Amino acid sequence: MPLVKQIRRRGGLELLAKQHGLRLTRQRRLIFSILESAKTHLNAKQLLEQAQRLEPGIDQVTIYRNLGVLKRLGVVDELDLLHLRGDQHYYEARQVRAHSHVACLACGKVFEFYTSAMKTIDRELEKECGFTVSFTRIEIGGHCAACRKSERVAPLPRKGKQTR
Amino acid sequence: MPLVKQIRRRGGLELLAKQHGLRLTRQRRLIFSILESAKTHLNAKQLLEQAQRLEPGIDQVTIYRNLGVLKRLGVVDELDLLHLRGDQHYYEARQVRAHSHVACLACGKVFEFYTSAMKTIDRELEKECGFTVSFTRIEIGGHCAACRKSERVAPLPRKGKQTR
DNA sequence: AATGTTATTGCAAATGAGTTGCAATAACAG
DNA sequence: CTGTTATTGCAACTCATTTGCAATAACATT
Repeated sequence: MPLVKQIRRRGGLELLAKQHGLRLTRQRRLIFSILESAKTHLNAKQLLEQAQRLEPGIDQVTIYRNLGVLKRLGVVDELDLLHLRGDQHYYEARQVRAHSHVACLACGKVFEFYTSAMKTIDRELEKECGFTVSFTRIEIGGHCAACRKSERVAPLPRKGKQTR
Repeated sequence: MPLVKQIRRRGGLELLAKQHGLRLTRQRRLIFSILESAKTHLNAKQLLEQAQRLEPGIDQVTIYRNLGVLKRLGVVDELDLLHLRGDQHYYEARQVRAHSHVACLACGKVFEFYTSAMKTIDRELEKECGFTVSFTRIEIGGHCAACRKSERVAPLPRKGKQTR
């Protein structure tokens, strides 16, 4: 059974943890559940803030360390979103369907794009290079329909620090 | 004419600079030429070191500022290489053919992969979303043929700091 | 349920890639 | 040659992320 589907089942994280000798602490469960139920990508700071609502004493290192673990387990993915919003990373629970992240350089909007081309690439890499893909990060910059219409000439994206 | 091809012609950078009101300083030429002739992706530090050989006084801010400019002009691309080697970014002169970067999680080897699927994604985004792609970053993690054969069980990649 | 082992946590301090302010310099147009 | 202003170098700073370490708590075992 694919990893993601296994995790999504009740008790999935428990099982996975056991297999890897990890302990399921309150903090780890919390961090994972926040990511699982998040509607958007969260950065470490946002994740910390949300976690602190339920677990006031939780520290940012715990966030970072768990993100590391969950990443390595392959249940959480790390994104940069092209660093359009600063230097930090964003995180999302791995989804059943792989997808790319598309960002408008003019308005900053980010959306997810699902395409079979991702599977195609995996297949090609396997066939042509004998390479087995574990995960794929696709981040695309450009201009969305709305911004194209408003015929803004794309003011060379500044790196802004809104979130940092 | 596509941007990249224009740049590759003698005098291309000069023209582009003029169009954008940029000045062609010795430092800027140097940074661009290092990237253009580099066989691998360079991070800011490596770029600085190479630049200092020809221009001893050059400072890292000059590197960073020029990378910013060249990125915005679309003649240089920024990569993360999945942060397998640390937090920094890597840079490469934009190539005529778009490509993805594939990294082996076991041995750390990075290679470029050319596939028409990238153009497919661009086309789909245009058609389905009215989105115009300016650049695409595809970074793939997995296991290369050699590492698969040596049947290493993939020792959950540590983030190492070799370069930083 | 009590115990031992050790993964995990929280705190404080450090790290390091990348940035900012500013005065001096140098491209380039006229 | 001259004026305008983009660019540079220096120093100090920012801030996301990491590290060291002692205290704590999961969880397997008795």
